[in-house]
Amino acid sequence: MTVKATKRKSLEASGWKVGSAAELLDLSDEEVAYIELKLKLAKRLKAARIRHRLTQKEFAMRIDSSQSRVAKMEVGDRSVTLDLLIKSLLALGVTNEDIGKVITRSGSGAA
Amino acid sequence: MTVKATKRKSLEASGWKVGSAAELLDLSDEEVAYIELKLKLAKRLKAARIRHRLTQKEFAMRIDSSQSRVAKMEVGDRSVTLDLLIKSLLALGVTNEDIGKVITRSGSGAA
DNA sequence: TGAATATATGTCATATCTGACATATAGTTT
DNA sequence: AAACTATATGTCAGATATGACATATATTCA
Repeated sequence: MTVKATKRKSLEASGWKVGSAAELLDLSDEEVAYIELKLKLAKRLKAARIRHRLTQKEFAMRIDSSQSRVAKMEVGDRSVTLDLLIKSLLALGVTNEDIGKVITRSGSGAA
Repeated sequence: MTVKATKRKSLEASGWKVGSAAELLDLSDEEVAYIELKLKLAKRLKAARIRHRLTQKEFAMRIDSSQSRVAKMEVGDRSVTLDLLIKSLLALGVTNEDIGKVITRSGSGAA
């Protein structure tokens, strides 16, 4: 499997509905980097929430949000900003140092 | 100088107009962490732009933005999101790995 | 299986951000 | 000091994100 095909698979699996391979190829390196960054944070958020043994609904209440938005955060939905993801991570006690490490570490964030 | 006073100074110096020490004290740890994170990215952005020998106006054109918004990014203005900062960093060739390192590194981002 | 619980997806009104513009405040050069 | 260039700040109409809700789709368990 090519690198690009691997990326495409991981992006699609995370809610970034890519209509075709051609569309993915139109993504600039910057766009890909941005999406990968978001997916890493999304994955970390889900892990942190689960470690705290909270449901999406419980966590949503804690940060004055909604279950649906938490679900969107955890799949890296287009409508979710890095701001919201990072504020949510901080709310779960993840430190800036941890966040930096998550971002630095290579890998798209998808399993 | 206390740690908190130092933080206050750096925040004020970066456009986070804190009316009083009391107001700063009302900031939660999360809020402080978020602001510090933003200031680190802001500082890195300015450094990256200067390394590329671009004026704010030139860089703004390059990313289809405006000089005033670039200025706001570089001082970590409240109206600027992490998304915009990070997309701008990526546009200057700063990698996700670099961004992670900037965030992980301790220090507020203010000189 | 089917009820119960958890997560995902679609939509929308409101809130917040964005680029643009005007203008203020450095900073530089002559 | 005036002219010039670069950066900062205030404002706003239009663009985008947000929480909320409905509802679909897992997942768990009796």
